[in-house]
Amino acid sequence: MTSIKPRKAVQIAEHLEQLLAKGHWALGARLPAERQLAAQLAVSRPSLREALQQLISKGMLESRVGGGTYVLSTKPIGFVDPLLTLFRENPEYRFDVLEIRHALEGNAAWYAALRSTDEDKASIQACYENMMQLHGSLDPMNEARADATFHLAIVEASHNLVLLHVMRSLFDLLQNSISHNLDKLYTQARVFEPLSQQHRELMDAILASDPERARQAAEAHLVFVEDSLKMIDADEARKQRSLRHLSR
Amino acid sequence: MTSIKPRKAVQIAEHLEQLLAKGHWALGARLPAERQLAAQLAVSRPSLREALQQLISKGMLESRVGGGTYVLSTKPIGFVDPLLTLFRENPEYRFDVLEIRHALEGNAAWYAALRSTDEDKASIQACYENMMQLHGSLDPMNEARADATFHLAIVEASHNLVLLHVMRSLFDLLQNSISHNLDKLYTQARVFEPLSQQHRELMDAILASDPERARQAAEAHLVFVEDSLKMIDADEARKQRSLRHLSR
DNA sequence: GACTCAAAATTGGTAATACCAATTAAATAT
DNA sequence: ATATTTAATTGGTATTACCAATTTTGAGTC
Repeated sequence: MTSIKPRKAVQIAEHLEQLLAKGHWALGARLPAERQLAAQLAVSRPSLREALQQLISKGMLESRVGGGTYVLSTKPIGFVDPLLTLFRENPEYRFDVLEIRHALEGNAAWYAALRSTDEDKASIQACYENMMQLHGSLDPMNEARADATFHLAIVEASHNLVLLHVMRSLFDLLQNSISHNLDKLYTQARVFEPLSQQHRELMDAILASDPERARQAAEAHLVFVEDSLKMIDADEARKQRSLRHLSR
Repeated sequence: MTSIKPRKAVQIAEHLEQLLAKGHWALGARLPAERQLAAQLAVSRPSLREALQQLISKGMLESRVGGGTYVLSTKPIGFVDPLLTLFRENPEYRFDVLEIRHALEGNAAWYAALRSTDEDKASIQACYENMMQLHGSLDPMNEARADATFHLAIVEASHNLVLLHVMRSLFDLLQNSISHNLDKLYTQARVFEPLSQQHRELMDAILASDPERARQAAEAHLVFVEDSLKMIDADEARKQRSLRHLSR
């Protein structure tokens, strides 16, 4: 099969994606106006618009009529289609995502314990240390991101690329959920201590190359996270009801 | 939040998707030329082109310069991004997909046994009967599709929409793999008999609302499928080596 | 009637230009 | 200093033209 030159719009999209990945424009920044950017890249405005639409559909950019084009993410979000937009915008699917995570992380932990290299193990340990260091930081979302990085390091150690892709997307999905209480997991002491112990046990099982122990540690961790989120949701709901009662 | 009217190109894409789903154009058919189709839909050619690009990126259409636009699929393929195209086009990822299926189907079977309604159970049984009826049909891919439908009926019975979405995509991925031996699973008698028994055991466990039994049946089934595919791959490899030896 | 080749037509891809509608910025009036 | 109005800027859509690849058609020859 001959090498087909990609279409202009695809080349422009790839170039813009590289600029975004390099941090040329910060998260939340407004891109130059289309007319200006087209001139800068020496392309036509329709071709640029087509490229921008690709990045918009990947969840990286957002355009507002009359207002400009803004950076939402500097890297593409894993799954992008209407149904996943629905999952992202409706917090009640968070438990569906957790259920599937439960299955996948047990599986990932098992394979990671079997297949991890010394480099993989070093990476998992580094991520764990980073996560401990970030505890108590100003922004609990830092800790949430470090948590995701730790779990993804384990998935990487499973050496299953399909699993990694799906898990990466689930983390994007989980983290982008509107109005979730995920950050509260990292700020309540009665939750943080057990979480740390679970993370340590999971890491130790992988370092010891013990698949069944790793699977059980992963599953116990997910049960705990699920139960904790339910408890936090219930607390939030009680607070809301109490506030509404007082305001009458 | 006010209801925002979608962009013209998005509306056109949705309309074209509906026409495709209704079978307005058959698989492999060439669409009317862009200029003609734009006139038919009373839209501008750039807007139509943008809509077509969306369907092309969903894997539904293919365009050839000077040649026309052709129908590849009448429904969108589950995940569509470059990495998943890689998985689709490289058969060695089939085992990665099977590993993840292993985890997810055990989980799905468990929840299906817990949550299935009478309708769900009737659907699972109907799919099982259909699958039995298709055995020995001219085209073993009919049987492969019926197998996927049976498994997806079970996932539907789990009432987890995220899981259903991911599994649907994995089946699309598995079925679209280039040069796989999946169809051979359905034509070798020594493979078909155990497969049927496993499907029956899985269905019976769900109908009995026994989650642990369902999980174990699903996992045993996937182990068997994995082992069988490896055996078939090995047979194929031996045949290839034998043919090459004879042709020297 | 069949085959070959060249020309014409048709196709998708790209671009320039114009205009519309929404938003933002700047200027004017109080 | 604030509010309102006007102008400018922005993204969205459309028309028209042209380029390059492919397909179709017509002419010439055997």
